[in-house]
Amino acid sequence: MATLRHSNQRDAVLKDLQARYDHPTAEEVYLSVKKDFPSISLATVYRNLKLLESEGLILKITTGDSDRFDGHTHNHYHFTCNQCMKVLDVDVDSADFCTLPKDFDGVITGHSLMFFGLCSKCKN
Amino acid sequence: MATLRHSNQRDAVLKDLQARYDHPTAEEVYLSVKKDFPSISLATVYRNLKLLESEGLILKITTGDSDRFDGHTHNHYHFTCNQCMKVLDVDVDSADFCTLPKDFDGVITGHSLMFFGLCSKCKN
DNA sequence: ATTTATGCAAAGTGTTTGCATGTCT
DNA sequence: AGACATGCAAACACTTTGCATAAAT
Repeated sequence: MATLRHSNQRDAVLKDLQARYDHPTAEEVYLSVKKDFPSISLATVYRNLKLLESEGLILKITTGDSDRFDGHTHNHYHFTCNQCMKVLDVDVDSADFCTLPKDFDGVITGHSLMFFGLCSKCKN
Repeated sequence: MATLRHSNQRDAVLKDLQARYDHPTAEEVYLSVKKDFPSISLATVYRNLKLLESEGLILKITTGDSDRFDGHTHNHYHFTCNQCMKVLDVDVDSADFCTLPKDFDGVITGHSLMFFGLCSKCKN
């Protein structure tokens, strides 16, 4: 029953995400890992991203565009540029995140707050 | 240059969204509007959803799943059930939304806060 | 030896687009 | 008449899956 086995490809994907501070798409991770691992396939990257996310080792960021990934699981707050669609970290004191945009060098035109969990019907 | 013209299909899509308080996918809007408008196509629904959103008449809600739509533009806070993927409204005093989950009958296991706008590179 | 992981290509899903026809002003 | 909107089907982008082979335990 699916014991997690060691794989160089998975290591490479995780290392890549942990080494960078942008929020790459699956394709961008693929291109980056490919440099040290020319034979890796995009499907393997997708499989391992999903696996690593379910292990809680990385974060998937859902945007209107392609999904993006974050190797740093401690920061849950992000900023998406409507133009280039990049995702940036926003340093936030999570106890007081209502005041966060002060030291930020972009223009914030809106935000969305999403809660995840189980609704009253599904929680049982 | 693209003067907005009247169309019964567009009216039907907007009316449907304004009459309901769930957050349907494009397909769900399509199925619903189809009842009173058997000849409508899914492509037309997609085109009109996009149009209505750009007019600010409806809201698009991006989730990990299919996009969902909201005919009530005043409420920006939502809750997604991880199981059924439905989106529910969460009544929030937007001046103090840190305290919102109190009267909620589901289980909240996480949340995500997303800001939209232009980054320092794109804002010019 | 057994079972998981990989690479490739094919299939899948949700959404968008080209084009001829229909509809609005 | 002229421009926008529609319906259909084909195209699209992103992601997932089936299968045979390779690697890990």
